Amino acid sequence: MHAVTRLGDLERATMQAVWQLPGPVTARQVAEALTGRALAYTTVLTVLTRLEKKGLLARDSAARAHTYSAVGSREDHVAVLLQQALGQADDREAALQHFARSVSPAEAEALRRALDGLG
Amino acid sequence: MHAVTRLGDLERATMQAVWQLPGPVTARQVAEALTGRALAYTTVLTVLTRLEKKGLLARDSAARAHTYSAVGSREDHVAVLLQQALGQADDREAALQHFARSVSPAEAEALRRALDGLG
DNA sequence: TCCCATCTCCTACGTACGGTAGAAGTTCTA
DNA sequence: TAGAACTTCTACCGTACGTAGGAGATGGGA
Repeated sequence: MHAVTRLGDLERATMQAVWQLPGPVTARQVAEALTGRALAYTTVLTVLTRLEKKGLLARDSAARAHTYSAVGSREDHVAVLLQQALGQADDREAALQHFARSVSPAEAEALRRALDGLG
Repeated sequence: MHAVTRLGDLERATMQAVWQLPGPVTARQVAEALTGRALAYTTVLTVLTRLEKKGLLARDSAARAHTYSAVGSREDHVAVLLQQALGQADDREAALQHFARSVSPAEAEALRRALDGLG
């Protein structure tokens, strides 16, 4: 049961690019978004494939240049990461209480609002 | 800036044993707590050393059998993991709001209480 | 005092993952 | 039809982790 969401640096950067760019993206677009890394085109291809295998991207092979889109939003992804981290706790509620004390005031406020809106 | 807190399965189990056992523990105690794994004694030694290198354990070499104690509580550790996960977010507050909607009612309640106690 | 049980240290091996990319095959298009 | 652009397959390297053995140190009992 390996964490599906364990990403490397390049994978993270790639997801970031996909999330940032509007609509489904081609490998070329991602490669261009990743300037500063000077990556071979095939490297980007490989990473995209791996991310697809991990379930983070969906591929559309209809066009000649396949397009990829994120399966979930970045916030969804982070929520999964957070749940995963929480899964390490023995006492989830105690861990959450510790955590609550570690966020910034603005974040605490955001949390409060979200909790109030829960119903 | 590699995540200091990325642990493997055995490392996690080891930390769990250290957190569970009372007071500083020797490698032998950890090995005994890890029955069911049938590990060589030196394997446990290696893992303890690695965990020390990662800053999760502190070693006391005074006695012949060195003793190890957790640097932080399990809740502290999870709080760090949570912060790390949150660090993946573009918009931390939005991510927290997503997250708030993904926890159980009891956990939401625990969070509310913790946030109420902040002020 | 001497030997054995027990400890630590160093080194190592196998596997998996992630970064990186080339070679070869395919397809559109000028 | 040739070249540009794409995909697929395969591979190499470094690092992390699980796992452990051999060698050397040391304390306690016979």
